[in-house]
Amino acid sequence: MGETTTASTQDRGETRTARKRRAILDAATTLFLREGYLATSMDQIAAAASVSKQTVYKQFADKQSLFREIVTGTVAEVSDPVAEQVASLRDDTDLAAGLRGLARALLTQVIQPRMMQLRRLVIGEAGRFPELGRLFYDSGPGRTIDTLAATFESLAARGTLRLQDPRLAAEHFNWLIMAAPLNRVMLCGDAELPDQTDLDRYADAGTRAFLAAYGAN
Amino acid sequence: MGETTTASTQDRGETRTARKRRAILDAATTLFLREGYLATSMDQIAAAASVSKQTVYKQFADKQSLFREIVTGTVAEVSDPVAEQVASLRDDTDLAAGLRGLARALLTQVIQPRMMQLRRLVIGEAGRFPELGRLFYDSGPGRTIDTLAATFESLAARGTLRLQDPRLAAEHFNWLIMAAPLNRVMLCGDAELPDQTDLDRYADAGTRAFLAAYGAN
DNA sequence: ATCAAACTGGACTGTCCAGTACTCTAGTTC
DNA sequence: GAACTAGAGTACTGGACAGTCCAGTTTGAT
Repeated sequence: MGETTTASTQDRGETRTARKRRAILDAATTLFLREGYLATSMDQIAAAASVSKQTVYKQFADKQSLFREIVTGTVAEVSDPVAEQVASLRDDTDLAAGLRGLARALLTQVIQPRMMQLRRLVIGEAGRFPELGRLFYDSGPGRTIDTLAATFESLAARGTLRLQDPRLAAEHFNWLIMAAPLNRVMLCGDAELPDQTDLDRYADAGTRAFLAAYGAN
Repeated sequence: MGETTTASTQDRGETRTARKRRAILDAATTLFLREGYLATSMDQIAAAASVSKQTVYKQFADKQSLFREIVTGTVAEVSDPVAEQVASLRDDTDLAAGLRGLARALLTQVIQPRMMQLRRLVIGEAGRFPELGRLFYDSGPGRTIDTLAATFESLAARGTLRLQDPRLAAEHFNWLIMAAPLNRVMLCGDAELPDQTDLDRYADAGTRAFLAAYGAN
């Protein structure tokens, strides 16, 4: 009846191996994000995944591989949706409203506790895993800014924005919106996370300042 | 001859104990900043300071105390000079020139490799030492923004700036100037540090955008 | 029913580390 | 020169951890 898998105890279309692998990845993600790389042991991960240590080492060559896979996976998970949102700005008719909506969406995404923990983790391990820092930048802020810059350039050609350097304007927009809350939460912990009302205020104020500096009228 | 110390082998006005203490602090600072908290061992510190482990433990109760002392010390070392520079803006006659000079000075200070390493370290250990994250924020960005906000408020009263919320404007100024290079270097490593020309360009462009949004004319 | 692969549980190796204890040396004080 | 002190050097305790190995069990396909 199942194509490649039999209808075992609970068949969710995943082989046992794949299920175990997911359990390991989930447990390791939680632990690494919460405790950091060095402070998380492979024994803890195996225990949290309800799996033997041997199984962990069957799926992942060593601790570093597991860590890399988790970071790259979590980064990818968020990068595409965000980039799409940014790109959709191109089709908006009301620039101010579109920018404000984008600002709110971006800030809300980026400041999720999970994303903040990932950011702290990557920054803290930047010495040990420099390629992960680079990956995070390129798939996160870097990608957002690239996409924004392309959009701003065509908006400027249409006369909707007034700017010389689209990339610079994109950086200004991005950081006007999120730098303040981001840096605060990054250093002071997720307990300092502003509520949605305050986040929207930040997004709106950033958008307002950006339009005052770069708007056409 | 010496007041409390005798003229021993080399008396630089410091007792032997004080000299050893400095050596330990210097060595530990280098190691913690480069390797991180967990990856630095007390044996390494003792060896790098050319001191026995016993002496380390005579001066500092344990690893955590030593770490805290180093972070708080390094933070304090930079916080005051920066805050003074920010406060001196108040007396400038030419606002645009004053802001541009302040922007350049701030960015140059903050992006020093030593400061970036400290930032990465504090962020990475924010889970283990939350009070250090808070301290860094309050003595760093927080303090700068407070001082800026006070200055902006009086400038607005004089009509030199146009703004409702001085604190928000201060945050916008601060991050317009440094968020882009800061986040890039934080994630991509000190090798990505832009040269002084590019830093000045960032500072000038940030100032320009700020004045376009908040300037009186 | 059979068989191979996957998995468990636990033991084991070699290494590292925080923090302590103790001995021995050299400089300082009286 | 005797007494004292700071420190060097070194060894030790107790615990943790990455990664390996193995004996025995479960699972899933044929």
